[in-house]
Amino acid sequence: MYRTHTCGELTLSNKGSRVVLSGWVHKSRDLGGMTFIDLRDRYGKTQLVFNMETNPGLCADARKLGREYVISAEGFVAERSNKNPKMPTGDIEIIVDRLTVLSTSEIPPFTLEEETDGGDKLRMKYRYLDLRREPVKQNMIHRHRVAQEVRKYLDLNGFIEIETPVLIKSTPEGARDFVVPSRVHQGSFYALPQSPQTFKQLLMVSGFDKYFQIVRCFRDEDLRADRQPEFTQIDCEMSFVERDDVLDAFEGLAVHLFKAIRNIDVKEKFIRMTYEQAISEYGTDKPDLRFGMKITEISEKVKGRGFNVFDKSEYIGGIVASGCSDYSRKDLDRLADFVKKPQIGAKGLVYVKYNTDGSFKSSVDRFYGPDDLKSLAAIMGAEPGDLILILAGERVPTLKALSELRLEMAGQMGLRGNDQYKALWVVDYPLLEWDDETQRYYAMHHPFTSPKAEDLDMLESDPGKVRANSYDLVINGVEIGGGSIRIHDAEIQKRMFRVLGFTDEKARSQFGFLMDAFGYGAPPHGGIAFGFDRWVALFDGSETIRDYIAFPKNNQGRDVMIDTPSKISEEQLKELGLQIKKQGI
RNA sequence: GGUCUGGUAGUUCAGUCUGGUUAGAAUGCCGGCCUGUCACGCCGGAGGUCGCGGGUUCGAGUCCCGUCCAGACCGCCA
Repeated sequence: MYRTHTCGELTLSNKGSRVVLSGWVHKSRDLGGMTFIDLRDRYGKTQLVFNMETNPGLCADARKLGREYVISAEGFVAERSNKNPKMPTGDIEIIVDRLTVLSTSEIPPFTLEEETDGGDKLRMKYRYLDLRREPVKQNMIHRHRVAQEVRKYLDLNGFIEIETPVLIKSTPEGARDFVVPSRVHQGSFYALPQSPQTFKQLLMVSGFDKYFQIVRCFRDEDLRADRQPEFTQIDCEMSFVERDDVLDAFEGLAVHLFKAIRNIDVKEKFIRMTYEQAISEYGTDKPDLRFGMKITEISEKVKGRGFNVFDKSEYIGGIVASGCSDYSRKDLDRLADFVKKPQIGAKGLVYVKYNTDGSFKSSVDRFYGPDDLKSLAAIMGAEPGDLILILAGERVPTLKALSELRLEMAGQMGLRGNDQYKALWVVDYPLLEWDDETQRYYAMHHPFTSPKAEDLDMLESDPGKVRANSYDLVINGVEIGGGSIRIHDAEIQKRMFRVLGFTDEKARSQFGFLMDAFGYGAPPHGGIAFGFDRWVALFDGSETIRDYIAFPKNNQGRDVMIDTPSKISEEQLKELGLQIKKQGI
């Protein structure tokens, strides 16, 4: 028998029992006369003790064990003379009388402690060792729990989990597809899904009125710290629903997870904010509402005073940093450098210090007197002791820069604590986005998103103005899910494709099956998809999704452990009917 | 496609700006001592193609060029 107990469960109540434990040698401490070994498995660590006096042969064997050897040890549970309060099993130890080496180990390339000495590169190459580390293991367990809670909630609410295919058809709209060559049908390709979008809509046509799936999705785009080429989505769709039915259902899911995972009772309903409001008040469609500091537009208040920067700008707006009037010249210079970084893109920063004594000091004192600044402060809601920060330029980039400045200031002011959560729905996104390069509109969400009924008549005449019946869930400034009410009318779907520049033939060849399906009785439907990896990280107070994926890809989309993507042999290529060009395909 | 940062013992890093003796530290590893450790302690030892290639120089870990790898970001991500 390999084990009677795990390494995490024995306590004083087991004192005197004969037990068998198996696991990895975490660490050994050889004191000469006696040797201690911490034996580790998934459940914890238990100390084994070997005494030179009472069992010299076995003690000598124990001294030879290396780190990460897999062993089985049999013996009696004993109360420790020196207890270790830091260990759950710290009251007991095993006096071993039989020891079996099940497997030896190379010396690990990094330490398997909570805080490892290994860098990312090495940890990823030996990910199976990294996963032995307590924090990484806990991340996997956490992910499992979130998945189970999602299933529990959705099942309880009548959702059915249905799997959809992974080998599907390439639709070169939006993100780039991974393509898979077919051997049987030479010259033809499958594609991996960016999401099961069309399938879940077909399931609605089939009458499964509440569907979900925790599903892998693929996008062949460049990576970021929080972006993987394959990622997991909680994908959902519902029939006979309007927008608020969907929001209520999935607000319920979020509330359930807050309670189940973090034991947080969410009492208030999530705020529902239009896209336009989010942009004008926070400069972004994913505002972090853990703090206020709203953006105020002051374009009309400050123009015409001879300050060229303002007079020439389309948009002038600012934020109020409470209690920051004591910022030094150096602090302000640093902020100015921050907004001038290429990623932020502002030309400069105007500041107004509203000193605690009621006086003003600003970088535009030449143009605005104390009375001007006082009325400005009133408009912006600034009090004595506050610091007003103003940016000017074109409207959209300036709002975007103000959003970054707002986040930066909140960071400096310690307002972005990881222990609180503020969720909101952003609704009514624009349906379409104009792309200068290709001179056409693209769907902001996807081409199946329903326009708002009241905007439908502008679809051809003023497509840019049309709002979509869409929504995103944003928590702490992170977009963690989004969806829409879909088009379920074949005619409107046809109009949508036309606006997107699809010929009828192209729409037919790519999405004919969907339009056909809509011809056989499509219920009104809508749905949502959540970035599962992000949820998992978020509910653990982290933003690093890689830490919550067992075998993630690196920054370049590579898996350095199995070394892929990699070349394939000429025979394989030949079999697929693919030409060989230089080193690649 | 672009910008930036880094690559030096098994590992994490210092040294590079300002070129010059035998490239250091910690940790890990090996050996010795140690009967209550739990970051055990003490003593000793081994361990390096300074990512790779080229150049400048009397001399390159250090300066220059190229290249590979890793990380962060911009573009991109319906």
